[in-house]
Amino acid sequence: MEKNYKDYAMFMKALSDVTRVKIFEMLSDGELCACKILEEFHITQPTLSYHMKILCESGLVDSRKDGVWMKYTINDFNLKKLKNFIDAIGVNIKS
Amino acid sequence: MEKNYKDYAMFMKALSDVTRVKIFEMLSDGELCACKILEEFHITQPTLSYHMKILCESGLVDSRKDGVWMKYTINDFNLKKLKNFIDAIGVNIKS
DNA sequence: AATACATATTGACAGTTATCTATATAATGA
DNA sequence: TCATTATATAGATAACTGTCAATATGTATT
Repeated sequence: MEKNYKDYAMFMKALSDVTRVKIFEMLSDGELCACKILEEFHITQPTLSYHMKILCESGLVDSRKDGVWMKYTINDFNLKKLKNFIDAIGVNIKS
Repeated sequence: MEKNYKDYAMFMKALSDVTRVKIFEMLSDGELCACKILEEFHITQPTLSYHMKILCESGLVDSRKDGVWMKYTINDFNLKKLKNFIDAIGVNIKS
């Protein structure tokens, strides 16, 4: 398996903030609109926009424009990449 | 399952740096001494000490003193916690 | 005790982050 | 076209990060 540490670090950085971890988990249930996400937090709209940008730029989240709305989904390919990395860690540790 | 987003964010932050991701993977093969880890990077000893502190404070890595040496291992409990969180994300996404 | 070695701490610094307010852009509907 | 709504961008700012050189601490050996 090819080791792209820079990618892994970027995935992790994208999820290194409580707000973004929560957003990522919310997307677990499927596509969400920015305005729906915003309702769940006590942050301003520009701050959410900033967080979504970081999530998207990391590759873990995709976005599409639907009329006025931005809709976000988890990028399954990169999520699997992250999962595979984490799963490969510590497999030899005896429980 | 209880959601401790702050913990997850801290795990991710600990792994949000390329050097620390690599160190974490190195520990996958078992306990390592700081001096052995240092050999693999082009950073000074204080910088490594700083990174190890962050990894340890996150809970993902444990340390013990063995004479003059500091030895590091992965904390399996917290690694599993991280794994479980990631594994629970996007399980409903259709491939 | 004195030296050597491994690691930690301190202080400094440039770069990055998360947040806000104010403003801009883009799409929809009257 | 004008007003409304959703989102993005710009600019500011305080706090945090990763790095180093210098120094301190702790352990072992002679």
